Amino acid sequence: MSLDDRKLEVLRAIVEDYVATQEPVGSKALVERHQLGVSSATVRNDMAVLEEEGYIRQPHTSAGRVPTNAGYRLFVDRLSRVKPLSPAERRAIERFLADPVDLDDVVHRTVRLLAQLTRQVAVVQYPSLARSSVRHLELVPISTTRIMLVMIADTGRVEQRLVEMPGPIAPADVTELRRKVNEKLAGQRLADTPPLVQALVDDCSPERRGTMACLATVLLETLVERSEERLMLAGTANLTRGGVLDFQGSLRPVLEALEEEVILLKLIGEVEPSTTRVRIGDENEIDNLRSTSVVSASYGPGATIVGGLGVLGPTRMDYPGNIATVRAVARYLGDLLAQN
Amino acid sequence: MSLDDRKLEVLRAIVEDYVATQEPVGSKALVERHQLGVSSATVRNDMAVLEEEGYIRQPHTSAGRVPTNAGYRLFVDRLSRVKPLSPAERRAIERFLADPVDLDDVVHRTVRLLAQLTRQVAVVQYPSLARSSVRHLELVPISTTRIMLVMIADTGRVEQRLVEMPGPIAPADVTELRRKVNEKLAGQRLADTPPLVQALVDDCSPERRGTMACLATVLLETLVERSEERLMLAGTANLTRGGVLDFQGSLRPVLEALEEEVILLKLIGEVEPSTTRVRIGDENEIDNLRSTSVVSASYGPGATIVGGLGVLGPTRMDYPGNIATVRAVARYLGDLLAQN
DNA sequence: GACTGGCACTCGCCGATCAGGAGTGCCAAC
DNA sequence: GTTGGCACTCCTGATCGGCGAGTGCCAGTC
Repeated sequence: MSLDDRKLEVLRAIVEDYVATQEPVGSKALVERHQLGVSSATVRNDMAVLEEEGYIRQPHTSAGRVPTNAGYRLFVDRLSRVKPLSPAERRAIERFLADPVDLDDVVHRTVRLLAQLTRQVAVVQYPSLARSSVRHLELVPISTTRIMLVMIADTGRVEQRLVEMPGPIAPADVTELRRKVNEKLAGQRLADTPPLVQALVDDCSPERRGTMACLATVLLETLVERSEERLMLAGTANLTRGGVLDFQGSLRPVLEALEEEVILLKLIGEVEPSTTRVRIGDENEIDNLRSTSVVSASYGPGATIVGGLGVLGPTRMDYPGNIATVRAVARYLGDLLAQN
Repeated sequence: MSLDDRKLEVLRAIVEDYVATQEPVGSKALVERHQLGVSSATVRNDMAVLEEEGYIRQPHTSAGRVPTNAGYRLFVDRLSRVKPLSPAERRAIERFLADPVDLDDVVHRTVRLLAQLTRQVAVVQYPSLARSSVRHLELVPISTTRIMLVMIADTGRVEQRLVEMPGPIAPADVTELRRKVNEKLAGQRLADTPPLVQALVDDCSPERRGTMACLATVLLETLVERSEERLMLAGTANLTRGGVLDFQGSLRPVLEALEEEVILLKLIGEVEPSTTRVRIGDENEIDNLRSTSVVSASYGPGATIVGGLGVLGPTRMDYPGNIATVRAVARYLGDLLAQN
C-alpha cells in the first residue's frame, strides 16, 4: 500500500514534533498543533498504517508514536523542505570566518562555528594531503647531519619532518638539493610524486646519491604513505543535551568512537561535491554510533574536494536545519580556501 | 584536637576503599578489610572525630562515610605512599614514546598514553612558544607579493604565517631578508625578540624598510603577542566510567570546560619543575570543574620547563597512582625532547 | 468509501506504603 | 581507651493502586 499525501504529512508532523519535544507524540496533540483538517481518529488510522509500514513505532502500548530510522530516512529524502539559513546565521558564519590567521585558525573557527550553529558535535577535516599539490619544499639545516624538511601545500597545510642524514652535509649541497627537489616536485599533486621522487634519486650524481635517497625515503613516507589526515572536533558537550535519553542510555560508546580519528574520517568522507550526506542510526557502519546520525559534506575551492566536515548527534535531530548549516559552512570554507 | 596515627590510618582506609568501590564505607566493612586491630565500635568513634574535623562526611544519616575534599587533601599530603610504576607501565611508556615522527606525533602519543594509563582525561600542552628559542626562520615566496614565514623553534614547534607584502618583492630581496632575520634572531628566546625585531627594521636600507616593517609586524604578532599555546586532549570517554555518580549528576559542565583551551591551559600550568600539583574539587578556580580533581606536572628537557601536562577526573580518583604516572610521563617526555 | 465521535481498554507513570538492612550513636562494662 | 550490645535512622527496592494519555475498534454520518 502506498502512502497518500496526508499520511506523509502526518509523518512529517510526528518527526517535527518529536524532534522538538523529545516526547512520543499522540494523535490528539498532533491535530491540535498542526492544521491537518481531520479528526484525531483519522490520524490514528493513518498512524496505524505508518506503523505497519515501519516508519513509526510505539515505545510501549498506549504511548504516542516515535519515528523509526526508516521514518527519519523518508522524512529526510522526501518530506523536509530546505530550511534557508536565517540572516543571523549567515552573519555569524561570515563574522566567524573573517580574517583567519592560518590554516589551523581556519579549521578551528570552522569547527566551533559548526558546533555552535547546529548544537551538535562538529568535525572538520584538514585539507587532505592526498588531494593537495606541493607549493614548496624547504630544507633547513638543523645540524651538520640533520635537515628539517618543510612542505608547504597549496591548500595551506604545512608538514615538517626531521631527516637524519647518513653523513655531514655542506650548506651548498642543501641549496642544490632544495633547488632540484623544488624544480621537480613543485606544483605536482602529492599523489603523483612517488615516481618523480624516484627519478630524482636516479638522476643524482653518485656522491649525492646517498643523501638524496635518504631524503627521498622520508619524503615519500611523510607525504604519501602515511599521508596523515588531521581533523578537529568541537561541541562534545552538546551530546549531553536532552539527558541520557538519546544514545540508548550511555554516552560512553559515542565518546569512545569520537576519539578514534579513523572512525571520524570515515564518517565525514566520501561525499559527492556540493551535496550533503545523511547517515541515520544504523546506516552508520560503526557499531558505537548506531544511535547517532551524521550529516556530512565535502568542501574545497570551486567544485573540487580537499576535505570533509560534518556534525554528529542523536537520530532525533533537526535534519533540515543541520543539512542547511553543514552545506553553507562547507561552501564558505571552500570559498575561503580559494582566496588563498 | 590533633589526629592520632590510628585515626589517620582509618582515613586512609576510607579513602582507599571509597576510591575502589565508589560506595560509602562503613565501620564494619573497614575492620574486615584492613588490619586495624580494633573493633568496629572504636572505628566508629574515630570516624565521628574525623567527621567532626571535616575530613569525612555521611551522604545521609545511617550511611557509610565518604571523604570530603579536605579528606582527600590530607590523604594526598600526608597519607599516600608513593606508588612506584609497575614494570608493565614502564614498558608501556617506553614503547609508546619510541620513534616519534614529529612533534605532533609526540604530543599525540603522550596524551593517549596518559589517558590510557590513568583511565582519566589527559591533557598535554605543546611546548610553549614563549619558552622556546628560534632555531631558524624561513621565508618562502608564495607569489610576488606574498611570503610564507616559517619559524622553527628549538622545541620542535613549527609555526607558519602568510605575510602580505606592500609591493612586489624580488627573490634576491627575500634571500637577503632571510639572511638578516636569521642572523639577528636565530638562537634567541622568543620572549627576547621584540627589541631585536625593531632593531632589524631600523637598520634596514630605506628601500627595503617597508617590506621589513611588514614582515616585522607579522613576526611580532605571530611569535610573541598572540603567542598561541596549543594542546591536545584525550580520554574524555573515561569521564563516563562510574556512571553519572561522579560530577554531581551531569557531565555537561565538565565537557564544556574541556572545550575551552584557556581553561585547560590554566589547569595544567604553573607547576614547579620536577613536582606534581594536585587540585582537589573546589581548589579548582573553574566553577565547572568543582567536582573534579586535576593532577598536573611540567615537562621540559633537564630542569627547564617548556610545557605542562596532566590528567583530570572525579575527585574520587586514585591519587597515588595518577601522581606517579603523571610524573613519570612528564619526565619521559622531557627526556624525549632533550634528545632532539 | 472515507471520516468522525464515542467508548472500552491498555499500560506506563507517580506517589504512597512497607519490609529489609546497613550503618550509626550511645551506653554500660571491661 | 576499647568493646559489645542495642535502639534508632533512613536509604533501597519492591509492591500496589489510581490516574491519565493514548490507542483500537465500532457504529453512525456525509
